Amino acid sequence: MIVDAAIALIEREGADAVSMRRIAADLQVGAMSLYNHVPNKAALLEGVAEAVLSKIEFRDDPDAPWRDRVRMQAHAFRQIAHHYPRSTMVVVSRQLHSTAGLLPVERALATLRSAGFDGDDAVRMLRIFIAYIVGSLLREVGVTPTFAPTHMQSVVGQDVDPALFPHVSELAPLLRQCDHEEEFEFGIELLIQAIAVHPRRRRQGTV
Amino acid sequence: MIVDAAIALIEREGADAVSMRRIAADLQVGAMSLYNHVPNKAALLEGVAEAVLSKIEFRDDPDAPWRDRVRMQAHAFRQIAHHYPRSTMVVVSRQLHSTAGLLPVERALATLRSAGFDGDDAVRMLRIFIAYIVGSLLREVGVTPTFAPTHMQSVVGQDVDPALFPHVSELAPLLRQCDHEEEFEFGIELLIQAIAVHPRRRRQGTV
DNA sequence: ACGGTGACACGTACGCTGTACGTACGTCAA
DNA sequence: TTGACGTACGTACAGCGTACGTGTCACCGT
Repeated sequence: MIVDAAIALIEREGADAVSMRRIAADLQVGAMSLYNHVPNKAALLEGVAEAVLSKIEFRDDPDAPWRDRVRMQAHAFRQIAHHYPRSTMVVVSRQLHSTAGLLPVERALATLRSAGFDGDDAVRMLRIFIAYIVGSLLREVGVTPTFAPTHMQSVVGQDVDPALFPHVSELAPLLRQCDHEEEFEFGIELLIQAIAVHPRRRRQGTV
Repeated sequence: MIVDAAIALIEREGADAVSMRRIAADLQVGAMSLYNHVPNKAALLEGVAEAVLSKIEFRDDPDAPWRDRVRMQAHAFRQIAHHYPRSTMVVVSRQLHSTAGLLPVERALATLRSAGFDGDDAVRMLRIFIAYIVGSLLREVGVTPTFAPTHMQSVVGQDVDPALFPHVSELAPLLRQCDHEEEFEFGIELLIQAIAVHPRRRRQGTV
């Protein structure tokens, strides 16, 4: 309940607006009453991260081809990030100390094992996917603090010196805009293709 | 000078320890004196991000094969993150509003163009690499807040239920440890290989 | 030599933060 | 009835970012 209020506040006014007094006020309660349910603010944010992570809905069919499964898992991950953009920032900025993130890991490992990877490679591939997904989401929600589409507009404006940065200057229009959905999928497909051609150590169905 | 003190403080005691008064004390100066050089704390952290980014040393030979160049650029990126682990957290957590990050972008775009990609694909590939690198570094430095190697040890301890998480449980030893250097390179090689086989729209040297 | 001007350091003060501590009120068990 | 316990609340303290005013210099045009 109290972490729900925290999430709502973060989405409404940003992570900087989070304070114990503010959350307590939203719950029509005294600030110190929160400490009957949460040991401290850090633990509360931990709870936020855990809650957001646990909201991921995996609908991938365990019997589907592994390519489809990782696609769907990646999208499930991205979807909650899209649903809680500003909370996503606190999720990825925080080292998880709970088991909340284990379900996604379990599903992903199962998928990769079914793709024929041995444990060593499955863990490797998993880490690569997570890195890519987290990095992508970080960029996407980084645009979000104000939800202003102006993030790169000011940086990669017309004021870049074409002599110093010829490529940046030439590609400025492309750098300025970004179809996040499309680019995310492009990267996922590239990664899937990359690991699909990776040699397996064990003989097993490559699907 | 003042951002140097901030960086030093961040590396010494973590990003949470940063306060205007604390930095001022380190500089043997009054807290308000800082505001003669910096408009506010947010701008100071922006300066930190800019400074760290600008410390990247690119030594890749512009005439070398593009594969070698992206490898070296990725490692250059990772190296400063390794040198300023806790500052890296504030760099990636922050949306850049300066031109400090443009030099890496310029170098990377030049490399990708020399690999034969048209502008559109070069930007795509760049974003994928950045996402992977940022995601990887985030995980690496996420271990760092205390520099304790125990980060996953507690989470993926022996207490995971093998019935609920069979794969996680089985691969726990592999999940618990991580040769960051080796895994980072593995991912970079995978990405390089992936984009190397990607069809080019323009005819140009694939090297 | 003189007054002006701007850069800079500093102290004080305000409203905010997290949270330690003491207190008060409800509901159940003995 | 009497305790114990869970929860809510108020007060208080140290620390935060920073707005504002003041003081001290070095410098420059006259």
